Formats: sequence, C-alpha cells, structure tokens
Amino acid sequence: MAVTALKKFTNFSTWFDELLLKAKIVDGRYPVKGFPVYMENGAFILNRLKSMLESLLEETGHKPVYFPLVTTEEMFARETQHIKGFQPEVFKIEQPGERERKLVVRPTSETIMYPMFKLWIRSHADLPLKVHQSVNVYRYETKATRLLYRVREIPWNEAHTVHETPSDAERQVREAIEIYSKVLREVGISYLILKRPDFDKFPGASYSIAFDAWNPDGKVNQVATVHNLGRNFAKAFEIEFERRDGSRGHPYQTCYGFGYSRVLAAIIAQHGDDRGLVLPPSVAPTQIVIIPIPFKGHEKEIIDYCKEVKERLESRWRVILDDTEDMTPGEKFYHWEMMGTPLRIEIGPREVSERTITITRRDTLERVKVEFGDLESSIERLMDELARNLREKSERMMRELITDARSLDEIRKILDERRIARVEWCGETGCADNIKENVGGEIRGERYDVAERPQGTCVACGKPAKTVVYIARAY
RNA sequence: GGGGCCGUGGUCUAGCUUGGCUAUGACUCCAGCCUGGGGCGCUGGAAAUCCUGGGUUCGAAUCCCAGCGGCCCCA
Repeated sequence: MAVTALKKFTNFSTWFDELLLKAKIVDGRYPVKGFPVYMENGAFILNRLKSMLESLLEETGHKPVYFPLVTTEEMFARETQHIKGFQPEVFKIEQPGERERKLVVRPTSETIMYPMFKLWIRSHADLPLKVHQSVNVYRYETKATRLLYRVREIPWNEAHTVHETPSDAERQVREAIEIYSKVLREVGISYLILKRPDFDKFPGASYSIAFDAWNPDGKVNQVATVHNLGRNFAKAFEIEFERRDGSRGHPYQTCYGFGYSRVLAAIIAQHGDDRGLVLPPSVAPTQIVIIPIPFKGHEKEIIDYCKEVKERLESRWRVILDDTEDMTPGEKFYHWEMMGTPLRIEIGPREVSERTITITRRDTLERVKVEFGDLESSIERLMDELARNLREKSERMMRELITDARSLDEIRKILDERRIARVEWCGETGCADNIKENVGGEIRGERYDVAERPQGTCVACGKPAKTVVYIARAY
C-alpha cells in the first residue's frame, strides 16, 4: 500500500484535469472558454476558504461590502497606468443602438469603489477605511485558459483600505500578508512571498507583494497579491480628507486580493497523489468516512456499531456513513481516497467484538486500531498530525525546489527540471529582459519576509548585484 | 505575440495515412444475481449531431477551408 505521487510530477495536466472531474471539483465542459462549473466538492472548498478568510478579515476590522459589477469607460480610464495594464483584457457590455455608453465589467474593483470612497471620506475620522468583498471578477484571457489557474471568471476576495499616512499603509500591507499567511497555513500550502520587480507590479501601484505557491509542473501559482497604492488612485479619483491640523490632502491606499480558485488549485496540486485528492481537514467536505465491512449474519450489529461511532463524532466532524450495498468495501476505499477524505474508519466483525475502531489516514494510508473509549481523542490527534504532515511535506518540497544559479545556462537547466532558480540581479530592466528571453522563465521578485543580501554579481551582466531574486515559469 | 499537436457515447479510445458494410473496444451508467478487511465475477440493457459550419465527391469520422474548444513548445 505504498503512497506515491509520481503522476502529478510526470504528467501534471492529465493528472489534474482527470482528478478535477472525478473528484467533483470542477467540470470544464461548459461551452464557454474559461468559464468552468464548480461542482459540489469544488464549491464546498471554495466556501470554506471564503469563510476562513472573511472571518479573519472581519476580526481585523474589514467591513463587508458589495460593489457593482460594472463601471463606465470614463471611470475605468481615470488612472493612467491602471487602464494601460487592464485595457486589453476587459469584457465590455454593449447595448445595440446605444453604442456610446459601453459598460466595463470589473477585472478588479479599484475604479468601481474609489468614486464612492471620494464621497465617503471627508476627514481623518473616516480613516482608516477598510472594506472587503468576495465576488467574481472578469478578465478576457487571450492566451490558453487553464481550469482553476487561469480562468476568465475569477472567484476571489478583494480588500481595499484607505489611510492617513504612508506608515499606516505600510502597516496595512503587513496585516494583509499576515491574514493571507494564516489562511494558507490552515490548508498547508507553501509559497514564496515576493516583492515583484517594478516592471511587474500591479498597474497603478507603488509596489506589489505576491504569494507564489509551488506547483508540480514548475510553473508557480500566484494565489494572492498585496499592493501598496500610494496616492496614485487617490489623486486620480480625487479622494481627499481633512487632517487633524486642518490641512487637506490625498490619503494613502492599499488593496489586496486572494484567489479562491487558485488556492483550491494549490491544495489539489501540492497535496494530491496518485490515488487522488488529499484534503486538509479544514476544507474537506467529508472529514471522516465510516465504511462497514459486512459479514453474512452480522449485518445488523455492524451497522448499529457504525451508527454509534457516527453519533459520537458528528457534532465535531463532517462524517458520512457509507452504507450503500452496491459497492464492495474495497471499491469504497478507492472512492473516498479519490475524494481526499482525511480519515477513514473501518468497522467489521472484529471491531464489533473487540469494541475497537480501525482508522486509516489518507496522507500516509497508515492504519491504527484504537479503543472505543479513545475515539474522540484519537481522531483529534490524527487530524492534527495529518494537517501538520501535509504542511511540512509541502514546505520541504518548496525548499527542495529552490536552487541557486550563477549563469543563464544554470537557470535554464533548473527551470527545465521544473524547479525555481535563485539568482543575484543588478536590478536593471535590460538584464531582466535578457533573462526572460534566454531561460524560459521570468524574475518573480525578491523575498519580502526574509532579507536576503546579494554577495556577488548580476547573473546576466556581471556588475555588482543589488538584490536576490527568484526565477520561475508562471501561470 | 509565434509555432506544433489534437477534438469519435458521460469518460478514455480504435478507425483517418490510401474516402465505401450496421463506427471498435474498455470504463461508466441502468436492472438483476453473486460477493464482501483494497477496484471480484456473471446475465441482460442504455448511451454517438464522429466539435460546428461550409466545400470537394456518386459517397466524408476520414480530404480541403473557416470557426469554436483543448493540450504542448517558444517569445
């Protein structure tokens, strides 16, 4: 019963796409490109992520809001860099016979929220303003779309904040990073927190921080971003406030987004194995499945014992008793392994006579037998261990993937092996272009959470390096 | 942005090069029997606009064109 995860590393696309359908995550057969259908398990996990994130946001003072889906072309064009960045990929609504009033469908909501912020904010007493919403945004991807990773209808949460001073905005950036880190930790996802190079920051931002999760095919998965907007949007949307000393000025803004579907993709891709999904307990639709092992003449006592076990657990866990009779126990094992259910309880004649429980964990497929009286504490412990094991395994993989490179050839080799290269860089755009054109990957940025000081020279031009950056292919 | 490969029941797939019988097989699904600590077996049944549109032809899943959709590589 070895646990292997070879398929996802050798043939990621096929492994992933088949799993999505079999495990009822998403169905990509919907007839519009880039618009998948979320099935029961995909929708469940998305909802779990949503409530985990939203409660952390609301604990830290973010108020829920729902802004409209559309704005006018005029509003959308207010901030110069912003429109340059998003123009090519916006959906537009055009009513026949009324062509002069096209509407822009949000690719993100800055230009939709900030005209209202202008009305809401009058003095420092209105600050900080912190709001968030979980909505879909729309981007007309022209390149190939990819289920969960690169879609045209994007389920996410976006938060927007407004502050009196630059240091308040800085503090907010750190709070956002902490919130996102907590959610990702709860699902055991590993990632790099990177400050994007200037040429790759969010259009209109002063700087951008991104969470890049590792992926088995070597293409990093940007699951979340945090942007310090400075006063660029405040100026463009004429947001002003009166300070304590009576003077007037533009406030400082931040915004950040958390991509639910990409986090879902990361959970599947980082934890999954050759048998299917492996879900952390925090998001698993079914956390425990009880499988009776019937035996001629003992059916009733076995089912009764199963029900007794289920009753002990169901106030704390999401439990299913799989008592259908048209599948053999073996088939059920495979089925629930595909679904990623963290713990499986097997109950047959042996357990009934001994008053014991056999529990198998999904991540290692290890079986343990516990006394009925120790049921709750054993389950609690196994769930914790499983969650921790997933997190640690993923962290180990993240560390293993990062490899130092001292030349373009070395970078190319590392990326070919589906790894992530760490290099020293002078900071010049010319060298970044050179790297991008020659190695099949691009500079994703420098560590934000850890200070890494360059020791030598730029990997591209040989001049003294200013920073340590990570290079990978990306979705 | 550039190039390549591909599209056949719900899923995977044979057939396509060289046009010609009722479109192949497996899985899934349905009814029933048999099983039961890792996908068992048996009987019967259902399920296809061969991606879409146009063209060539006596005849197109097969050849040509366009579109839609998917995958891969390069920038």
